[in-house]
Amino acid sequence: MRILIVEDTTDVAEAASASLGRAGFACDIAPTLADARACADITGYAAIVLDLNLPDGSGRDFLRERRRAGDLTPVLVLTAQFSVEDRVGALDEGADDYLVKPFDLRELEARLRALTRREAGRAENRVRLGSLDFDAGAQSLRVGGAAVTATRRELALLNLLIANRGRIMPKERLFDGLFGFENADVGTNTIELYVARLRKKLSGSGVVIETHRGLGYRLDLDG
Amino acid sequence: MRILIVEDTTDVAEAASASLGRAGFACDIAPTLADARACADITGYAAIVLDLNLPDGSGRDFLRERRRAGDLTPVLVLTAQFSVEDRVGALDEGADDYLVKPFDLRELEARLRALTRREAGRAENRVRLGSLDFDAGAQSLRVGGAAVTATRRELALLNLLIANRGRIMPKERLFDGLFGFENADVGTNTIELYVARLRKKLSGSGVVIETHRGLGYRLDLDG
DNA sequence: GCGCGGATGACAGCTTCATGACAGCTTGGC
DNA sequence: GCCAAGCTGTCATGAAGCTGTCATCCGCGC
Repeated sequence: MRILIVEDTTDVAEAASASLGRAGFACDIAPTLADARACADITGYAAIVLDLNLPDGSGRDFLRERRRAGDLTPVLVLTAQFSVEDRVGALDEGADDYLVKPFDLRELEARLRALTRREAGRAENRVRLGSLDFDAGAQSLRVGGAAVTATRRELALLNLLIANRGRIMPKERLFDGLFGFENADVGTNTIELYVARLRKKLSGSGVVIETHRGLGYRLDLDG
Repeated sequence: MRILIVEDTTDVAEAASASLGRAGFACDIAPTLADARACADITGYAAIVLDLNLPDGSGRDFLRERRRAGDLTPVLVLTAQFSVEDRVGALDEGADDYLVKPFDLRELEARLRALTRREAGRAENRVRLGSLDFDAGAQSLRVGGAAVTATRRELALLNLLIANRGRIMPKERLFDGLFGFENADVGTNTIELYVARLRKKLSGSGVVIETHRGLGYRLDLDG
């Protein structure tokens, strides 16, 4: 799950990025509207966190542009405490949620999870599939009732595959979801590596990750 | 979810009550410290909204009393815009959050939700897990029947971990739970330190604190 | 059988965590 | 007020294990 953070205050952006990173999101930071446009044009995001006060204009312009262009990526707007006008305006222009600064990082994380979950058509964080039990909020994974430990990357990959269950996911897409721009030089072999590691941990769960040569991977129930 | 609003300005109190009522909270209003004490003695609250300027004294006195009595109900303090002294003092005395007047009702609602959610998942103060017996109200800890002394910080950490038993808690989250805004410059290493100290005291209790690298810590029964 | 995309074991680098020692500060007793 | 005791948080050092690369092997599809 890749998130774009459009925020010019370095401290805030990096704190959010670190926190969301732990929660399994891969984050890109754009300190200006121009950067945000560039990022959004290059790749797709599961959600966008958008500050309204930016050095080269208002985030509302960016939001309006994207919506006009038919982009439905969920947007969470960050607003100053007293700018009720901005907040309401942003919602009218298609923002999906807002948070008043200063905000709690947990709140941001919870809301982003809600937004991205809504997109995947899932009602709750917890998913049961075969004998597999995955809770994205608690970062917990069980196979046949037994707790299975998994690393951050493994969980992020599983999350992506489950969110797109039954669909073939191109390797590039998985790559984009796992790594931000700062990790662009990572070899694509890495995806294969993590698929293998995940498969080992999911064995016996009734859930399989199928390989589709030249196309990508698909997670689904066995058989 | 029942909330106590300690506030003498009728307009503000009633507006807040109405707004929170719509958000699903049941509110009691106490315009004086005396009323607040009476209410708090009669029933428990999911959270307390506390104005510091009251006709019969400072809300800080009330807050200090409750904390001394072992009451851990989340308290959100309302302060005037420029009374930094009061704000910091209140946080030191155990307030969980503050809001500067005039505030937006939606913000109050969001913060209360955050406070009560943090507290959720625990019906009573006393928790028994393995041979561990922890009473958050009395701040007492027993392992295998024997009393174990623990410091304030250690107990706070244990409290947080137990309230989120079975869930992986990111270090930031534990940090937020242990330190207020005024301690923002404390190194995150501190969490690791207290985890180590706690582990020593919990050894042999059947309860363990697992490390999940890059994700956080999780408390659960051993095995 | 051949070629190419994928699978997988081994490994080194590096981030993250564990832990003992220590100094500053707070608190409580006198 | 002073002193002692203990709580707190910093630092440094070493361990642990996650991460991604490489090399090699596999097997599908032609």
